[in-house]
Amino acid sequence: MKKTDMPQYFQSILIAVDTAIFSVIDGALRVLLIRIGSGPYKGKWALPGGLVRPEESLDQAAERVLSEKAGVDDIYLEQLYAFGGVDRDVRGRSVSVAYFALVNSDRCLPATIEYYSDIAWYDTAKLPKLAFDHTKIVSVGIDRLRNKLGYSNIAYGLLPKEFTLTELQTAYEIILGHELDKRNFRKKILDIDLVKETGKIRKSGQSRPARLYSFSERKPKIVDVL
Amino acid sequence: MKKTDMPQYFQSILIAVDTAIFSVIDGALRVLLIRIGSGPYKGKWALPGGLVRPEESLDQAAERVLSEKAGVDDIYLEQLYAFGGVDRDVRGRSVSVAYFALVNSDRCLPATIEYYSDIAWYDTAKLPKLAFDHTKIVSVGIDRLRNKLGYSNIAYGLLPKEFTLTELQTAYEIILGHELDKRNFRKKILDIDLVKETGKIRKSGQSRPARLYSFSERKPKIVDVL
DNA sequence: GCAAAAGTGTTGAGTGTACACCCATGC
DNA sequence: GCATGGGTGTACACTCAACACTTTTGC
Repeated sequence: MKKTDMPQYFQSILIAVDTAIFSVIDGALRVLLIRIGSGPYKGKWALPGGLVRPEESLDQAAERVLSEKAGVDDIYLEQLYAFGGVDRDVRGRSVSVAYFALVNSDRCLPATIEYYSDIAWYDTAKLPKLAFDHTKIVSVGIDRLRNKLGYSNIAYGLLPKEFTLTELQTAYEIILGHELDKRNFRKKILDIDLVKETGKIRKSGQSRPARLYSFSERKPKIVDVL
Repeated sequence: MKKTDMPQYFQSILIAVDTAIFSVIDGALRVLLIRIGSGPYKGKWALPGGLVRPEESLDQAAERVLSEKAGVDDIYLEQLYAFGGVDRDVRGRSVSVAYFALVNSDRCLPATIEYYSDIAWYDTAKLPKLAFDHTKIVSVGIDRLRNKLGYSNIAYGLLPKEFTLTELQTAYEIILGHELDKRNFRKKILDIDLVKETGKIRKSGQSRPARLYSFSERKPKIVDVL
């Protein structure tokens, strides 16, 4: 811990942040991937990431990467885990502090508007081989997301301002990978005041219009949801 | 993420591991602290820690620190969180990957045998001011421990091979900070096969001897305990 | 026989789970 | 009037929480 004990040139370990950005799009849980343009991993898909700069904290670095490489700001972000295996990068020793982030499906992301060809929302169930240990990071991220759905209001990061209860339930089902009982789901969600009615309704095709809800709080909170 | 994009001399960030080692001793949840011998933090108490070496993984670094600075091997160890605030160390930029570890109260630790005067088991309820952001690390560690007691068999890290159910319950109570109902506790613990009878009994003073139990599994496992 | 800690069951409240039909709308 | 998705209630099983007395031992 003491810099004087072991000068820094004895420790050439790079520190990076990598962010697994999740969203529910087209009926699937997807993660944002970028194709690497050069170096030994050229052509491989990877999570958006970058080196931490000396003047920024880990959290700030993650936010910057999110903004610069994925074009999103002000979204749900939390630290996942620090990955520091010796062999995680063939180019040399590095430690990656992984973050996981959530975006609404209605945000206009580069990948969504297909502006860049080397960035894409991949279905987490059909991932290609990823560079580094990014497959592991995605897997840890999914585990965290599934867990946290059950005991927090984290889902607010995935849904637009207003949504129907069916949309909320569908998001849960897609992430958890199994169906939920409609009546029990609605009972519980309303019971714990996770959401509140907006008073608005949305008409959609030839069926009964649905009431629109919004989250009562858009800040991380521990709640027993399921 | 690409080393060529930003050469390492642009990033002089040191990476350390710091371990919060917990144990239940003399009726209190305690954490192992070491007094710093030199530098700007001289005289302050801190968690055992050290720089990560280029040839070792984060987990290996944590194990080495545990062994070198605290004299313990082969104990429960898991990563807690990566702390990377810009101001966490006045000497310069660093990132600390914090670990948390558990030891049985019956292990012969340096601090226990009072071999070193600058190492001690502090009651977590009466901590002195710690160096760096170590107070935060201890606090995150305690939260994790309390949480995990409820849904895992993590307690095996805190108890000796054989123990009475009262000892187990007392450990839970000390960590959680509140009392538990004896009958309900025993019912639940036995119900989920967290422990098994050894067949032995232990006599202690002028009271009824207690049956000795051991954990059915001494590997991390998810179980609904409380 | 008494002090000290070990050990043991039952009940009521509340929560989770399973399950099927009517409602409002557009065409 | 029919197709489409929205919306609602009840009964049973199970889990959780509260609670007090008997047993075994050493002195």
